[in-house]
Amino acid sequence: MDLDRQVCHSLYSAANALIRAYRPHLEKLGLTYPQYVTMMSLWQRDGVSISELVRHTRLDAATLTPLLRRLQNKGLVDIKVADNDERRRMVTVTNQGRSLKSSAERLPRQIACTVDMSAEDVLALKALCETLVSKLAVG
Amino acid sequence: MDLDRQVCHSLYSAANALIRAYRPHLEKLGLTYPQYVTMMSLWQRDGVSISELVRHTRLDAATLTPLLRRLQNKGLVDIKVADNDERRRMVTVTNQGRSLKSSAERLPRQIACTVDMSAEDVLALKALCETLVSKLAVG
DNA sequence: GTCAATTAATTTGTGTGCAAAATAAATGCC
DNA sequence: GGCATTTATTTTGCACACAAATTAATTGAC
Repeated sequence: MDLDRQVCHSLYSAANALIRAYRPHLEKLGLTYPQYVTMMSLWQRDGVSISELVRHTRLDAATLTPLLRRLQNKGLVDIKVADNDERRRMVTVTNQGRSLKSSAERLPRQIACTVDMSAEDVLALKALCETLVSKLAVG
Repeated sequence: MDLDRQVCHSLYSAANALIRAYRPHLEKLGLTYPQYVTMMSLWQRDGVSISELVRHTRLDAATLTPLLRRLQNKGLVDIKVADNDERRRMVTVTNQGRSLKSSAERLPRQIACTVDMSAEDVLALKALCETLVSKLAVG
């Protein structure tokens, strides 16, 4: 029952620490970490609905609604009601949003440098996290 | 630059998913996850200052101040000004706080059951997270 | 075609996470 | 002893995280 033996505590601290490491870099882009995740998803594929963003980013819909409004206020995305289904909103990246991509692309490598873990360890960590996510999504 | 290739995203999602899995169990105890972490730390050793709790729980001081007030309102902890140094607060667990311990001790095993990962994988995950935390604490 | 059930998104409310500023007490230098 | 510096904690402000309730549009059963 030691706190120091709890995997969850390690995972929780590690996730917070990693996002904290991203923060100063993201600040230069004017983004928070969840906003950056959302932009990465949209750079890959935009013209998507909020529920599609929920699936891909694994953020909550109640989180994404105000988050997307902030991205819109910054001029990075457009949000329009879908033609075929007026319940849905189509989110697209603006030119200004697309222009952020190249600076954002440098971030992961920069963080990787300060962390300095072996490629195998990083891959192992990612795989274990994905396993955990999938196990928790079911049961 | 695929979102799906980012370790940080996996780690972030995994931590959120794991805490979400704890939530219904913790709700029965009337605790949030960071409150549970704080109680675990105090069950191990109480009569500590806030900065000592910051070190052990890895939560922020600005998070702990209101969090401890909530634990105090629930009657789980006592907070007193330290005798020797009036800047410090001494946090102790009440009898009511101590009586929560036995129910709380069952939680990690319950979660482990629903997750159903091998002991080696769990230990590997914890070790990798700890490595990450220590690397980020420095650089 | 009508109305209940479903689905998409938003709102609400509480509890974080954290940087930065503010308080307040102790320490150190002289 | 007086006063700048350091240390402990609190406050402030903004952005999540998420359960639950709400709103609004579509689908489906009949």
